[in-house]
Amino acid sequence: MPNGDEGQGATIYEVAQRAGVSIATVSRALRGTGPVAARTRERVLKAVEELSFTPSRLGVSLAQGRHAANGIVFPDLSGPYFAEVLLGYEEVASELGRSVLILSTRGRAAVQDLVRDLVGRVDGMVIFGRTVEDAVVAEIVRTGMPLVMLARDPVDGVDVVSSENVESAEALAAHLLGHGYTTFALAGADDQGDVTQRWTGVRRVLTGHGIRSPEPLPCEFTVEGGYAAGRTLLGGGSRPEAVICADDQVALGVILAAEELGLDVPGDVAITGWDDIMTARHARPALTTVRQPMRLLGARAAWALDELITGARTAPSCQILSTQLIVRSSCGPHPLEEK
Amino acid sequence: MPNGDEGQGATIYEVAQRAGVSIATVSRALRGTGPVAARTRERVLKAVEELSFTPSRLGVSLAQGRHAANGIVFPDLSGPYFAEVLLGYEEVASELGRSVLILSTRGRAAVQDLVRDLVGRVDGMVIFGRTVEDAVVAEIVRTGMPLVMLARDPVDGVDVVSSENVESAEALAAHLLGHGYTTFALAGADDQGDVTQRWTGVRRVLTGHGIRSPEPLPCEFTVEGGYAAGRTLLGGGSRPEAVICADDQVALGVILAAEELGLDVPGDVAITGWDDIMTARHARPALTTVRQPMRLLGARAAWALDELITGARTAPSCQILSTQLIVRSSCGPHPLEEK
DNA sequence: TTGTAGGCGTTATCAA
DNA sequence: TTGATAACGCCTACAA
Repeated sequence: MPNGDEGQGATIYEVAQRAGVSIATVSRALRGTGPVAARTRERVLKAVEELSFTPSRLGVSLAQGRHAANGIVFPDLSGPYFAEVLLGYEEVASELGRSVLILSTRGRAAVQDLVRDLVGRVDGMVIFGRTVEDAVVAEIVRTGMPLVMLARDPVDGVDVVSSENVESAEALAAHLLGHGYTTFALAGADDQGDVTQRWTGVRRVLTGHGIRSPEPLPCEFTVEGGYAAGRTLLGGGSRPEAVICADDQVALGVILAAEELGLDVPGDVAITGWDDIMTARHARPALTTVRQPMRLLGARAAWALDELITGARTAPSCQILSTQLIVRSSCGPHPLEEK
Repeated sequence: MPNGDEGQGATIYEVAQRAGVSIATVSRALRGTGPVAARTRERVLKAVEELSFTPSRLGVSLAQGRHAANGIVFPDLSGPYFAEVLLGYEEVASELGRSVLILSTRGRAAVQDLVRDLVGRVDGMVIFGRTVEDAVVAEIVRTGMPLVMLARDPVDGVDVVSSENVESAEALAAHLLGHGYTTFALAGADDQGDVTQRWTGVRRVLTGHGIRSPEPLPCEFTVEGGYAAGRTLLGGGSRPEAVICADDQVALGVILAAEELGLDVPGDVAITGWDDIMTARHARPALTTVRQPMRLLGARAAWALDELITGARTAPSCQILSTQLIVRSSCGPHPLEEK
């Protein structure tokens, strides 16, 4: 097809000229937004075909005042948790006709600027808890940008989608108490995020049983971070009977540290995770954890955001998705209290 | 700050008016693209501040004729492989001042349309092998859109970034032969993708040793897919001594199937994976696999794409990243041939 | 049923 | 050093 017309870059004007009509007619014919005579439409479509015309997204967006795109901000994509949530988000957003822009804040210096740039590219966005400073979030809200926050404490006037954390943490703690453990350590910490909620639940149960609530040991939410935490928690003199970890990756790291210290899991120390990532099931020992619906989390966020963008809903909503305690072998042989 | 001005939506005209200058001057002052008197600049910046003006991304893009954004198309984000690659890609793209749009083709009907839409939003894009039909790729190339393909056979005139597959597959096969295994099965198949390259390497070594090359059994590249394949391969009468899997997730599924069939891994059957995802190390038994630099793959793609976009390079390049055989326990007790 | 013309928000050229 | 003004590509009242 060696004709002079480059397939790219044809504008609506060229189409109009070729079809012998005005650009308004081309637009109408293409968008079905007004009456067009059958024969005229044919001519237009033919010209469109011949020039392989695709309306410039920029032009459309500028004229319509919308991007037909959503953003999502997360701290990191390493590890399955964020990837799964993203997958659920993209799937729904795409179904709703919106492209997805991603932004990872991991190790970024000028997060603020990056987020601002993102704001200028989308009709609405999702932000994970512990990703962007409150001040920046407030700024975004002030611009009127539809916003859904994920996995964090409620925020005034903002949509939030979270997994249930407190009650499942209580269930987890209760289960461990059923094993007879009396000394605990907590690995990982965040601020106003989902992990904080988990510790709230754990501590409530522990103190309810007269057990001193331990301070969580901060660490990165990675296997490496867990490993470092594990060395600290298990290498010292007063080793806890059980280590409750902020998530599965941390738990895997703690197990690694335990092995290296010559400790048996769960014989010498019980270890639990959170999320139920794929590895949790295949790990040795298999991880006792709390399963949260990662993909659904993303999907729900996408739907909520859509409601906000279309104006189908204006009042902020707060969704809490239910979770499930998954007992495997890393917390020890099954106690009698078995449910 | 209860003034009437909404922080959002201020245009360059309003800034200009407030500063008592023309929009051209505002633009120059902001972009440093021409001479502006110090006092004038001050006034402009003050107005910008007061109106919290941010240039409309749409306006900028339209005027500059560029999006400052890249796309990436992948089949699925479930499992660590694509997530890791994406992470590397986003990190570099973001550093280069480009936003990242993602598109998953998983289970999508109108992939073609979605990809076309993406094309209209970016300055360049990355496409994983086995994601988009060749015809569509050709169409994209024809538009002049900078394109980098990932993890697939070379394509004429298109940048490709891949991990080394053939040689490492040969090394893997040789290692298994060193164990003394003589009957094999291959789990997973694709078309012109990286898995095909792996089978090429494996078969070359096997036939070189007079061993009949098995046909790969197609399956989804997930744990579930591997499980199904495992049931088929191991449940029948003539069980192979070793199952070489297309990737780690498939291998994990095969292990699951083996366990369920009462088979010991590696006692009754050796199993190997590919990628070296986190789970490979923690699995029981730990997975013998080939490690490929997933993040680097994404990073390299982002750099290559940048060269193409900026025009720093015009000739297509083909990068092959090196991989590493990781021997763990899933292929059996270490043979004497130990390197 | 179709065409004209203004608007969306920038950038950049060319005079002044 | 500054200001008009023409692109950029499209949508959409409003007129005809």
